[in-house]
Amino acid sequence: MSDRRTAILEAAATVIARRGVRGLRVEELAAEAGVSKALIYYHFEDRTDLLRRTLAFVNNRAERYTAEQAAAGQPATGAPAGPLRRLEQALLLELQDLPHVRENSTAWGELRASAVFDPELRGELALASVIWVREVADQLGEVRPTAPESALTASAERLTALLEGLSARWLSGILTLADARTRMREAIGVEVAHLDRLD
Amino acid sequence: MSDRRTAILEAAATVIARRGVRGLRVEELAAEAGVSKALIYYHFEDRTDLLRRTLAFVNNRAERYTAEQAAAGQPATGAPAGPLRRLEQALLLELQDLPHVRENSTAWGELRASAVFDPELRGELALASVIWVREVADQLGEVRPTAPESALTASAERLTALLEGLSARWLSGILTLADARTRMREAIGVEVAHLDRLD
DNA sequence: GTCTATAAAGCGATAGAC
DNA sequence: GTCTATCGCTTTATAGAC
Repeated sequence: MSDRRTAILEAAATVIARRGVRGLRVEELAAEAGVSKALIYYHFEDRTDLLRRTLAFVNNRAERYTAEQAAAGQPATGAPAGPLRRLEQALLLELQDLPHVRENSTAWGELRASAVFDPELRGELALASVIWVREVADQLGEVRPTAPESALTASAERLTALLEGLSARWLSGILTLADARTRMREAIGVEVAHLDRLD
Repeated sequence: MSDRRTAILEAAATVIARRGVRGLRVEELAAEAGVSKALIYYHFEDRTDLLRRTLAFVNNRAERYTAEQAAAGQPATGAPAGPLRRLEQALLLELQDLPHVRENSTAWGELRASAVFDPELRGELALASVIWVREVADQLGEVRPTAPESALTASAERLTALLEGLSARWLSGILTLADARTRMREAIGVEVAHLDRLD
């Protein structure tokens, strides 16, 4: 993929995080990317095509930094560490007020919201969701290795849906970031305890 | 409030459910309501004012049918009944494929998503959210009367955020309605068990 | 591949009659 | 209160030069 194309996609994620999908103007995107409007139409079919590819791009980027995060084993500072801590970090990763994270969360939320009215976006969305649930279920499995697979998947679906709900509430100003993080942490505890009861 | 005004608000909810806030065109709204565009600007300041009032309208309508639902004590068919059943019904009310409910859920999701970029919508949103959390916390309190208030509120916040996440996933085609309902029911069980452990 | 210039359409909002 | 007509800006998308 050409550098220009990637630069445009990066800029698109930035503009969507700033204005929303509905507020994305090709002109503003062009300015953000430092190119002309026409070049955007050279690289992408139309506005919808651009949105679809931006969604894919955002997903890949999120997977990438989740993987990096997972790879960076925490060198331990006496903390409980281990799989539970890794799970917590993975889920709390999306609840941080860093430009990069906020951008990804906002763009994801916007594109998901758009998919309600634009079925063209759904394929990409479903794919990303499956990967994310799988990832969380695997990490839960490391926390409670004896729990049945179906219970792990159900827990993972609840936790990821909750994460999305909390993220939406944070970004729309209903909840503070601190509250959202607290609710997420509690939920992990509650779900792990639930898996214990199944054994 | 005039009939016309109400008719326009009802039509706005319908159009938002069909096209999203992003897709709402004043012209389409006028057609849906069976009035002229100009009349809409007579009754509402501008597009944003219309959206804000539609959000309030949708919230009131949701409260109304939640209350009706609660009032309709279930005459008992030998089922467990009682407060737990009432809580389940209240939370599952938003996860139903009825035109009316789908319209409300979609409109709520859209308006929340819009609030990320339009702070003018946030007041109405926060208010509705507080009422809803309070309602769920109260019902949880009837299920587990000895649980501390703070735990009830935290559980209620997790359940309502989860409901929103599940609803968003259903409407955007990530989850089937049946799966969303199952996850919601499980979560209620998990949260109630959690409250038990606190005692 | 990339730009400038412009066509073409969309859409919010208002004027003015009734 | 309600309508018809229209303004005028915004925005997507394309033509054509380099």
